[in-house]
Amino acid sequence: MKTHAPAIFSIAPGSSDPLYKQLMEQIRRMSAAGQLADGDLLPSVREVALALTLNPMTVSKAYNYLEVEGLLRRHRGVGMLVCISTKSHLHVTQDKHSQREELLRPSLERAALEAQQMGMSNSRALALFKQILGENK
Amino acid sequence: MKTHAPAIFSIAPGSSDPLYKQLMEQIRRMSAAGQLADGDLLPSVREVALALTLNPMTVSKAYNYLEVEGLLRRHRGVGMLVCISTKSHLHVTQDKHSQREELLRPSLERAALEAQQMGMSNSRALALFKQILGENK
Amino acid sequence: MKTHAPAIFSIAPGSSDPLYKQLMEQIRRMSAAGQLADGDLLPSVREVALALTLNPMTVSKAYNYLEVEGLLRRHRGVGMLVCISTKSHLHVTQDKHSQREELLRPSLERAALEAQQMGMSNSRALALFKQILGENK
Amino acid sequence: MKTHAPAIFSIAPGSSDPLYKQLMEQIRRMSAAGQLADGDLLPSVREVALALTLNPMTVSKAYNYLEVEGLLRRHRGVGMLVCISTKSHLHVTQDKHSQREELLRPSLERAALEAQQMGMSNSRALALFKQILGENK
DNA sequence: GTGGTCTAGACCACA
DNA sequence: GTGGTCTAGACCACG
Repeated sequence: MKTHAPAIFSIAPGSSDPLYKQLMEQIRRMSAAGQLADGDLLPSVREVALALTLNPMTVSKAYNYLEVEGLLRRHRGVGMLVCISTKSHLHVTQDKHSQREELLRPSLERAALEAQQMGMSNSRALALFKQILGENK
Repeated sequence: MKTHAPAIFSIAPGSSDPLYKQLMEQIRRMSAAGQLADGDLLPSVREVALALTLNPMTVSKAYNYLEVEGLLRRHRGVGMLVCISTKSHLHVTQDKHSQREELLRPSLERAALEAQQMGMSNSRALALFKQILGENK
Repeated sequence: MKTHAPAIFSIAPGSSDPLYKQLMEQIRRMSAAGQLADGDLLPSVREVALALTLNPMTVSKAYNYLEVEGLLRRHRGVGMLVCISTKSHLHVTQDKHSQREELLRPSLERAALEAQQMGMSNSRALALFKQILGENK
Repeated sequence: MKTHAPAIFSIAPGSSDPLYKQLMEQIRRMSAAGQLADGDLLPSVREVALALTLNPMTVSKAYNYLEVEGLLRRHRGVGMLVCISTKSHLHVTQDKHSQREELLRPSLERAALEAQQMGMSNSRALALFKQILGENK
């Protein structure tokens, strides 16, 4: 078991997404990206709450849901550990790539629906996505 | 002033988005798609409420917010008119294509952020988007 | 009896005031200003409705209320006549100046209330009013 | 963040203005007067509704529109905060005095227009305004 | 016919 | 505790 991951989370105050969901998605993505590896110790609820000026209940809620989901494991007296290998939290066994695609798919499906409802051509939508991906590079 | 647009709205019963927001986004997209043109008369609050079995206040709420936004204009004793030309609700004058891109951009930016936070390559993200666009075709 | 007054009315499309009230207030003010004198023939409902693209009912409503009020008199087969002398429509007999002040008072009272609720000094409010009066000169 | 402002709102039962608009204007003026400062916590929807025997939705409507306007900010789980500093809801940065003048200007412009349409001299209009300001003192 | 306002009351999500 | 959403139903003002 390593010490806890150096990376800390962040929240977007402007977003309308609930805070606990922002945390959950962020942890899922960091896990999918390999930034959180199996066995890593997450920062404590208190730490995160202080750092992000959140209510500890909010952090706790995110951790709890992820524990139910199987991505995290509560280790008594220690904290929350990342738990990837033992039974993938997504379906069963997936290679890393398809796991990431599953996580990304909902956002892209929404964007695709919007584009098509606006009558935008697929090629224009793709071009715009390509451009945006480049901007953040 | 033309008679009201033949198109009627629809709501997704499964969506977690509030009904009035679904209506708002739909009207915005239909306007961006040219399905609602400047001066078009929207179906009356009661009509929409009946057709979608919603409460009239829910429809009215959507219309009101869009009026504040500048996309709709109240015509006394007549109904709500689409109001695009005078001072576009998005910046000032834009051609149709860039207007659509502005509407689509937030969703794609979100997706791009997620992809990059997961460490997914841009080409993979693009490929996935292309595939999803094709599915709905 | 003269021919009808040359001046025609106008409405402010942006105002939230009902159209018929805008007409009523305008006629009251033109009368107070002497632009409409006793016996003047008002333009017909149809004329006004055409000129301002209003529903004739709207114009008629204004005329009717003003008839009840005593400012106008319906003359069969002729039209609506201004009717000032016979019994002042405001209280009883007033000189022209106090009549105008009565008409202006409500707007100024509202403005005064707003100024004082905002904690603006009377002298500042007066200075602003003076400035605005000068602008339109 | 301070505790909520001690001042509570009031409505004029006789007014023909909708209740929610009365609330909105009052909050705008209290903000302009400095009685509501940036970061102040507004009384909760339920509090106001109880105190004024209004329906909570009526209060909520006022708060919502003011949020769209940028004067208020929703703080999750806490309530509505006054939000003046970041990008003032009126243009950008204004000193307190010019902000108040902007809020008062529409009422005075209306009064000025009425006075001039009636042919009242500017000095008479000013004198009347001065008198009315004195009455409420 | 149009939209607007308000109420009463229920239920939900979030912190 | 906070605000948000939605419904059902009544009443009003306007054109």
